[in-house]
Amino acid sequence: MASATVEDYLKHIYLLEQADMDNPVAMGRLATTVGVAPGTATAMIKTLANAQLVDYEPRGGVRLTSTGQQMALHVVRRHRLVELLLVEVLSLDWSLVHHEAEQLEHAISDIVLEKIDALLGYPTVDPHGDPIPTAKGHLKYVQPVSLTDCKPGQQGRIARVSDQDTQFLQFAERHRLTPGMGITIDAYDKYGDAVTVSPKHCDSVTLGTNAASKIFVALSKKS
Amino acid sequence: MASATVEDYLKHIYLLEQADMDNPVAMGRLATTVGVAPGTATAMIKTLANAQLVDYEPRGGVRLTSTGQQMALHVVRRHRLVELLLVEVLSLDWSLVHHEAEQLEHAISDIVLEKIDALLGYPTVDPHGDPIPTAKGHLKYVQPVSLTDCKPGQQGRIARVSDQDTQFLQFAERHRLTPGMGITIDAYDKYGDAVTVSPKHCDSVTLGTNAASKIFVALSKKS
DNA sequence: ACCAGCATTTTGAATAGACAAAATATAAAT
DNA sequence: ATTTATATTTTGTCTATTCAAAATGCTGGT
Repeated sequence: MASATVEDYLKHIYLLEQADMDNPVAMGRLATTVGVAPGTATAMIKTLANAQLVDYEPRGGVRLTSTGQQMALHVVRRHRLVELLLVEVLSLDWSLVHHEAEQLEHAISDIVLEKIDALLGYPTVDPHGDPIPTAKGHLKYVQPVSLTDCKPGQQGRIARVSDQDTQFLQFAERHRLTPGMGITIDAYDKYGDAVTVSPKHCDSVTLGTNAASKIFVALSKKS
Repeated sequence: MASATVEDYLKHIYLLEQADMDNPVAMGRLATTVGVAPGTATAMIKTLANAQLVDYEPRGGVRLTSTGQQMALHVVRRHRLVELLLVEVLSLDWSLVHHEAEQLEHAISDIVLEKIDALLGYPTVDPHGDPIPTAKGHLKYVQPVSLTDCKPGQQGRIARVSDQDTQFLQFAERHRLTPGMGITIDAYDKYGDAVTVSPKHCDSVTLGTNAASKIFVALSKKS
């Protein structure tokens, strides 16, 4: 069995690969996201490479092998199902579940995981709109359109809020920018660096592109 | 924060103290229940003693300090609430929850724990009939009467099944010897080393005193 | 009073994981 | 083609936890 530490490295490598179009992950980046000193990451990666979980070119970055990816997906599955359990069943606040799930994801056995999956009705996305891998490790990864790629007048519904920072999520929640919510893009000021959107039946909000880039929408048919 | 390892030692010391009338816990016993070599236990106990979590007399055994006990109770609370969650909400089999909870008990934050407590309606006993400490660490510990202390003819209901072995629990479940079940003591053969009981509306079972001693009942008023 | 047997403690060594700081490689900029 | 800046790797060390095996202390019979 992989230790919680190993699981964490694999998960982060997976997420970073994913976020950067399957390019190999740079050590520095990995070290900061995992939260260790650079040298620590290098050392661990060597171990993972030995165990055939990653491919590693010194100074070239890491990439998961298919075994490694399988394991990473399993961790991600646990993480996301736990997040959903926490929100749906335990009524924990949306903005807090990520943090809690970080611990729990390493303590859930397969049997419990499948019970959770069943209880939740075999869901396909977690509370942030991120897709939940199947038990076999399959995952349809449809990156929806970021708010920064929308044109004024377009409508759609929020598909994903991809940041795990509690503060940011609380902000999003306050303004009703949560998955499922229907919204209209009111204005996009490229040079002013701002996007204004109106969640259905709610006050409009103006976001900097930085924040806007973390919010993805599924657009309705052309307006 | 105490590591999972430390939490485990504290929990086991607590349970062993409890099971042996608050006598100090012998090293050998501790080592086997925690599942480590004797020397390992000694070493760990020294660290715990340093941290004021236990009182330790070389060769005299260990005893929790009140801080240590507080921490142990907190672990036990997590363990038992998780067990109940697994049974009640996730429909996990009674005989399996102990094992699962061993992992989860170290990964549950206070905030999640209180959510679980609320969802379950602030329960006072876990699925085996063991009492759940309160958040403040209070616990009413009423040891009910063991089957081996019952007389033929007496009636009551099963209050506790105190063994965590899956096989044994499956046996108990098969014969309806689960907490809450009403039973009658049919016969007690001291020399034949056997107790025969009838769970209400079910076939009677004969148990060796070894097994019987793990089952506790709350007796009804005198028959 | 002595010794055998058992529990306990000590000792020496291993593993996983981490850090800080020094050394090195690479890419960018002159 | 050098230098420089930055990312990466090495190196040496530390902590927590474990084990096996040797040393030690106690206790119950003789």
